[in-house]
Amino acid sequence: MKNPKPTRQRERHNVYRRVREKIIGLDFSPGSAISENELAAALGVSRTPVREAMLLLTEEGLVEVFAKIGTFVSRVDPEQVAEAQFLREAVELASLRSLSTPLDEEKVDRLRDNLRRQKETGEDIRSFFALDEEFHRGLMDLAGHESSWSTVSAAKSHLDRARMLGIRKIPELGRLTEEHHAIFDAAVSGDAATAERHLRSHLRLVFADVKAVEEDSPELFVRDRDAGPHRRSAFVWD
Amino acid sequence: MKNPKPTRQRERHNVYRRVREKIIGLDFSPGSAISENELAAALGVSRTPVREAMLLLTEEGLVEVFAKIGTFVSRVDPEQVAEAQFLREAVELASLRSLSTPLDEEKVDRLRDNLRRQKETGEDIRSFFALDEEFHRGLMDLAGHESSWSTVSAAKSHLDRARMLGIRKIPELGRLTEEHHAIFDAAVSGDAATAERHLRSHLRLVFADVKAVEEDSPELFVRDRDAGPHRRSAFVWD
DNA sequence: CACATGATTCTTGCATACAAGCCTTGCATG
DNA sequence: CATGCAAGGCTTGTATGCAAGAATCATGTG
Repeated sequence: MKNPKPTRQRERHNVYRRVREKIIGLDFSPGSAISENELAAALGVSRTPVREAMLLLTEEGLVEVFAKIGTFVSRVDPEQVAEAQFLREAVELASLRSLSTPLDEEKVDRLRDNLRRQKETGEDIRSFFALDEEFHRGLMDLAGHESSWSTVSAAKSHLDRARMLGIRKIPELGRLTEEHHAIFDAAVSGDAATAERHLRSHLRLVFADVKAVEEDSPELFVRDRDAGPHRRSAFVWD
Repeated sequence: MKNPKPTRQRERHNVYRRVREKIIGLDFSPGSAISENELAAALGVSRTPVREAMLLLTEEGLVEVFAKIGTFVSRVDPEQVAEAQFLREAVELASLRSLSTPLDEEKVDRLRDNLRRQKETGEDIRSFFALDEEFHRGLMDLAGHESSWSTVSAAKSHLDRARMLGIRKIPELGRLTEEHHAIFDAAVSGDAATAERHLRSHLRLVFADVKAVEEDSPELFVRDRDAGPHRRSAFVWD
C-alpha cells in the first residue's frame, strides 16, 4: 500500500488517534465531558488540532459537540449498534459471496497467522479485540473489498464499544476464535455457502452478547434521546 | 467584522453544504484547486470554518488536502466507484431482503409520490438525480434502515459524480423511472425475490453506464495514482 | 537557446485572541 | 432555611497572525 497519502497532519492525527483509542477502549466513559482546552493542555498542543480531531470524532459519532456548552463522549446508542450490525452483516456476507478462486495465498497466510495469534492470546481482551478486527478486515481483503471495510469499520464504532463491554462479560474468547476458524476453513476450501452460514451465525452471536450487556450497564447507553448534557466532567488523562 | 451575523455556528455547515453541492454537481471540476483563502474571501468568512468544511469533505473523499501545496477537488477514482457500487448493492439488497409485512403505508405513499414526480420531471437532470436519491433512501427507510443509507450515501460520492456524468450522456431518464417502478411494485406486492432481482439489475445497469463514461471523459478520472497535483487553479465562484 | 539557481509568492498547519452564550456559584433577601 | 438573581467562569465558534515548505518565475550563465 504505497498510497501517496495526503501529507500527514501529525498533530491532528495524533490527537484523533489517541482520543479515539480512549473512547473505544472505554477509558473515556460515555457521557463524560471533554474540554478542548484541557485536552489541548494535556497533549501540549493548541486548540486547533484538538478541535479538528473532535470534528472527525463527531462525524464518526463518538463525541457530540454542543456550541457554548461542551463536548461529550456520546453514549452508546442501541439504534446505532443495531444499524451497524445490519450494515456489517450485509457487507461482510456479500463480500464472502463474491469470493472467487484462486485466493491470494499471501492473504490467506496472513489470516492463518492471525488465527494462530488469536489462540495464543490468553485473556488479554484488547489484543484479542485488535486481532478480531484484523481478521474481519482480512476476510474482506480476500475478496478485494478492503476499502469497503473501512466504511463499515467507521460506521460501527458504537457497536465496537458495546462489544468491548460484552467481551468483558464473556471471557470465552476461545469460542470466538473457533468460529473464526470455521469461517476461514470453509472460505479457503471454496465452500462459500458454509462460510456464509458460519459468518452469519458468528455475527449474530456477537450481537446477542451485546444486547445482553445493555441491561447490565444502562448508564452507558442512551436513555432519553432528548436528554441534555451536563458539564459535570469525569475527565482524566492517563 | 463588518456584518453582524444573526445566526452563528452555521458558517462551517454553510460552507460545507455549498462546496459539496458544487463538487457533486461538477461545478467544481475534478482535479481543480480550491484555495482556502479565496474561498473564505468569496464566502465572506474566515479561514477557520472553510478549513473545517474542507476537513469534512476530505473525510468524504471529495477533496484532497496536501500540506503546503494546496487543496484539490479529487478526481473520480474508478476504484472507489466500484467499491461504492459493491457497498450499495450489498446494503440495498439486504435491506430489501429484510422487508417484513405489513409495510408502513405512509412510507409507501411517499415512494409512490416520488415515482409520480420522477415521471413528471422532464429532462432536468438535477431534479431527477435528487428524486432518484430520495427513492433509494425511501426504499431503505421502508425496511427501517434509513440510517444505514446515510452511511452508504456518504461513501458513494465518487459514484455519484460519475453518475452525474453518465446521466448527462443518457437522456433516457424514463428507463430508470421504469426500473424504479418495477422494484417498487414487486416490493409492495411482497415479492421480495423479484424486487431483489429488479434492484440488482437496476444498480448494475447504472454502473455499466458509469463505466461507459470513463473512456469518454478520462481527464476527470484518476489516471496515474502517483501523479502529483498542480497549483493551477480553475477556481471560480458562481 | 537550454538550463541551473535563487527570490518570491503561494499554500496549509498550528497558535493565539476575541466573541457570544450557558452553567454554576455565591450572595442578598424574604 | 429557602429562593431568586446577578456576576463570573467556562464552553465552543470564529477571526487572525505566524511559520515552514513547495511550486513558480525571473535571472544569470553555459
